Amino acid sequence: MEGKVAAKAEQAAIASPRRAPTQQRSRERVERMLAAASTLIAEQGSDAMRMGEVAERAGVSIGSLYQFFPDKRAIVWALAERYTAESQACIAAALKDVSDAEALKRAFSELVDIYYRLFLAEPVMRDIWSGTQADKALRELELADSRANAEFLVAVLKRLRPRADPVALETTAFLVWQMGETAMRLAISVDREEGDRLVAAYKRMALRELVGE
Amino acid sequence: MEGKVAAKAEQAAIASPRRAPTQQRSRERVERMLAAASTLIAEQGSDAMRMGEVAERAGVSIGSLYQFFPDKRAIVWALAERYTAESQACIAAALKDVSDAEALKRAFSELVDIYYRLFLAEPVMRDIWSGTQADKALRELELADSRANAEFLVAVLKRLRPRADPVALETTAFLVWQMGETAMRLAISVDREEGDRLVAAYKRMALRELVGE
DNA sequence: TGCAAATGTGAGGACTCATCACATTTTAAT
DNA sequence: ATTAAAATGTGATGAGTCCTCACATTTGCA
Repeated sequence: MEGKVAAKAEQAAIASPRRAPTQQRSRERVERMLAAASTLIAEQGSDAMRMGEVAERAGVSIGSLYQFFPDKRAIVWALAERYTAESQACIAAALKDVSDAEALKRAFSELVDIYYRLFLAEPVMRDIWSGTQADKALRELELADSRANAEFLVAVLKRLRPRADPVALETTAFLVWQMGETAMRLAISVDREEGDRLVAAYKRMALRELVGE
Repeated sequence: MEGKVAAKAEQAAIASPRRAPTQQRSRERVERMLAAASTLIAEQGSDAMRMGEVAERAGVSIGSLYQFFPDKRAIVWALAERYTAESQACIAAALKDVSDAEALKRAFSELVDIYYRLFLAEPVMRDIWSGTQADKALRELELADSRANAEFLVAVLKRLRPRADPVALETTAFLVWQMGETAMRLAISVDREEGDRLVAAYKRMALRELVGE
């Protein structure tokens, strides 16, 4: 990744649309652009994705692409943002009504399985979160996402262990969540059998940490 | 990163020198190239590092650079390889004579501290392991490194718990190690105070997992 | 000394991201 | 319906990058 400009200019923290599409026509075009980008990322990865190809597949000109996305990273960011929004809603729902250790075990275990399957099945998601470390805006998005998800977990923990130090709970939840992402990334980069073992081991470690022994 | 060629061609798994320097003269020049690259990465990160600038700072021509390194990634890889070799030796030494739980606690805790300080102090190391996910060769190097380090840990665990399932020990050690790298990366990307908390929490979790309750 | 192998050079090829002056379509007010 | 302003669309072109290659120089050695 990284053309000349992005490398020289200070990497913008947030890559927002250069101009929000207000007409129906342009909203549809933006959708087509994102769909094209998604396809290309799935096929070749976001590094190999070429802006010209995105435009061509979306049936628009290069100029139109840059009218709604300030640069290449912004397209990837927009896709990532959708994934996080969707998954956050899912996680919040799963943890909403958990109020005892048994329920937490079930809900957490279920969530890990869902995530694992998602990582295995979604090449776009995989690519985006793999490249996460190289791009500042993406890194911040992932961090914010992780903090938000950890917060859901903290809410549950506070119910289960009202006497515990809140700061310690935050730290634990944040760490457990980030380690989950590590375990997923790791699991999909080795063969399936070892991947399954790693995910299972993570689940055990995390639960031991969350519900105590 | 990623110029046209590297993106199109199948990413080579191993980025080996195009031609090994046999004369004293060229060996010194290669050292200067690596030193220049190291400086530039520390200053601006490996993405922003420009091949022309590396050549200029090393006092050689672009052509000479490409005589010993097949492409840009190979330079970063060479630096990464040095770091891993050095740290593996350090880790092996620290764990070599550990044969009881108390000693493991001490040695592991010490190792984590050393790594944490290293991450805080070495911008090059930080940059390289951050970009790790985007580059196949680097990802594989890190994976191999992690497996090797986990192996040292497994050797210790087998001494402490001779009856345990070897495969389970492998999985645990590998996961614990990878999570350590996650914790480090995370710790240096937040403020110092939270970073310290995260590292401490990781240490506690890891030890609980390694030496049992 | 002579000659092959190793080493050194940098202008230029190939390709990329992103811009901008200009054309077209939509919206909305008269 | 007319018309002006706003939104949208276009693609040749600029700027910048990685890397190659034909050719020059230096070194090791018989």
